[in-house]
Amino acid sequence: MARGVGSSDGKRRPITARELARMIGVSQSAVSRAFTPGASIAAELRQKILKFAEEQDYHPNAIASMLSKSRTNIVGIVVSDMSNPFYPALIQKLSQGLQRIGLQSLLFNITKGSNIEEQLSALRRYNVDAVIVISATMLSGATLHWATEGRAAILINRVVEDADINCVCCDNVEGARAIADHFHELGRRRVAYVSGLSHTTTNLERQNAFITRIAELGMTLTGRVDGGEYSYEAGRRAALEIAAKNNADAIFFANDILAIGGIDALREDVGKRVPEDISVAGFDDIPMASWPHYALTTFRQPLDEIVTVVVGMLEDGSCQPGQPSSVRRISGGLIVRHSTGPLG
Amino acid sequence: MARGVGSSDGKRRPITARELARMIGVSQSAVSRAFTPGASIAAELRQKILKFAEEQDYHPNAIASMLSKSRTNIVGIVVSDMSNPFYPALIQKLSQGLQRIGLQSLLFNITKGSNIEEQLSALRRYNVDAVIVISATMLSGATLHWATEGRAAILINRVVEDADINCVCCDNVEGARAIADHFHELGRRRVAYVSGLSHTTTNLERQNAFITRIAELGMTLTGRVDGGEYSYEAGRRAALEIAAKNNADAIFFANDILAIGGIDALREDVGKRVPEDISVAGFDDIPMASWPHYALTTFRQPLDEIVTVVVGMLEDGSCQPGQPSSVRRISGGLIVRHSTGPLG
DNA sequence: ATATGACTTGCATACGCATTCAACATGAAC
DNA sequence: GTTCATGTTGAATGCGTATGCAAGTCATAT
Repeated sequence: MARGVGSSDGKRRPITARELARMIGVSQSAVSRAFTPGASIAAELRQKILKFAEEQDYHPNAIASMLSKSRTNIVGIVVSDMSNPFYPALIQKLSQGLQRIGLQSLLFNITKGSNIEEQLSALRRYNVDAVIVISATMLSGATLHWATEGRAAILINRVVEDADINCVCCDNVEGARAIADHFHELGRRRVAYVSGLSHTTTNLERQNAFITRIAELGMTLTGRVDGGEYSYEAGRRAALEIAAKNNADAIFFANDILAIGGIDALREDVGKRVPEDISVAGFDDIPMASWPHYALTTFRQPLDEIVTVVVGMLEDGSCQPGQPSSVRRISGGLIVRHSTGPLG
Repeated sequence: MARGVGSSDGKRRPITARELARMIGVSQSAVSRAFTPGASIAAELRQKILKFAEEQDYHPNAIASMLSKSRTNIVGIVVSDMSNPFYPALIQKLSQGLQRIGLQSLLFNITKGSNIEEQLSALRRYNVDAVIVISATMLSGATLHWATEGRAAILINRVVEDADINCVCCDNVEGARAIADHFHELGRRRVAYVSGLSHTTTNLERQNAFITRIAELGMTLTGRVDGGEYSYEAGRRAALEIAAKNNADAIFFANDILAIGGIDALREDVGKRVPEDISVAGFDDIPMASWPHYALTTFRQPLDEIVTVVVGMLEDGSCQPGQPSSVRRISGGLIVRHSTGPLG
């Protein structure tokens, strides 16, 4: 049999609270209390114990603590798409925010090939204190419900209004309207829209708000293309499709990575000038959006605020089951760069 | 006091093995065995128990299992830089590879601002079965040793030859030499080198191999600039510094994200033509390297193979403490695109 | 001097599962 | 029919910590 990770040989067993207690001549309870903030223990004794603990390299065993407290201090983070640079950035900030309040991040990567239910069953077996689902386009509503049932859960950038689920989400309507208004101010009148996954809530909100707004402004929707995924390549394909019809003077891509693919296709493959011939806007404000070649006009998702809100909900318990669920919309901001401009 | 994540109200306690056993009329041991592959239990009884478990929605509590087996099935992944797109891609594939053999990924984000020792103490308290350190430039050798001491550990893209630590690493020497040879074949003779963090082992290996090779080939090193970090902005600054001296006809950047920043600076800020005036090469082959505007010639790090090797070491236990440690070099491949070309 | 209360401390037990050990059943071999 | 090997099961215990409870200490108030 393969020995594998975790086989016991080679690891010297760490010292336990009981052993440390015996050395010092106190009870195991005392050791436990020394490490429990606010526990009933004399300051003097606590110091003594902590000093010995330091010397003996004693560390409380978090596993045992989990078992007896039935609280793990672990948050499951469910992700489905790390190839969009927006998400690594979010995950990084999120995991740092969680670490700041003493929570660890257990990562769950959901992809097409994998057995989702089996992976998510780990959420239950590991007793994670909370689940944060980051735009898991792979998850059906039923799976989502099953995975989060009975525990604290927050969805980021996916909204389920009717179900009893907490959502934290950039204000997609605000963003899409801002882009529409911006196109209008630039004199663009014939605009197209490119979605990533058409059924995702982020897309539906952006798309509907955008189309509604351009109608209000008297502009024409010349095309609507679904890329099939939120990727650079999908953006390229969609842009080519739109360019073939040759009747749009502006394109709003559902996110930045699509938009960047779109810009490359327009310039490299069909020789369009961006922004003169066709203006392009995206959504997210990923790092590449500010690269000069793209200089992408976009609607910024405020990562820090999103993380702050999520961490806050975890901290104050407002995402606990039993608490009323809420949908928090975080306001973003239009970033105007050079991928949009007057007709020229 | 804030209620916070994990407060007990609102969660109904899941059923335990003992309760399930009582319902069925068997012992708790039997339930445990039913869920333990290879355990001594009649196939018939196992099926019966599994059927009831399904009905009663019983799931073994992984925490309790950890405590009694002193094996967590959790791997700590220590990361310091998610802003370089290479790492999210690696993390994604890695966590999927781990999930495939039943291991979960606990993520540790190390950044300048954070208290590293405090964060890494969680590695010990949580009893992770193994630690994978991904190019943690933030970690001193001592901290690294402390964090991984006495447990299975693998460093990815950081090499510590003398210490007793397992390393899996792209063959930097092979890559740097390939770039040098490529420059030479193109007729470039005056080359510069840009490092990210000069003291990192990836940099030292690439730099030394590159410089050695260009000397062998009779080429001139016109400059060597340290960017101070592996970032787009650092690449820009370094490129400007080199362009100011105006005596290089090719630049090898220590990685792709630097190179991309460099290309933008050369083209946008100082009006150089890439590749005609200056050829540029990077290292990693991140997704952006294939974007047509950059079309970056680079040395590809074989992500899948790296992950395969790491997962294999975890699976066969060859990274356990007590086992002889090894440094595995994974061979990559030169990807020639249009950021390098003949003088023109 | 006694009563009261606030603090401290240790004992014992619970947390849920894995595993050892002994008991038992079954069937084959003699 | 007896013996032995093999396979199956349950009782009991351990994993390391947290915590309710009772006992104890000490100072203050009466």
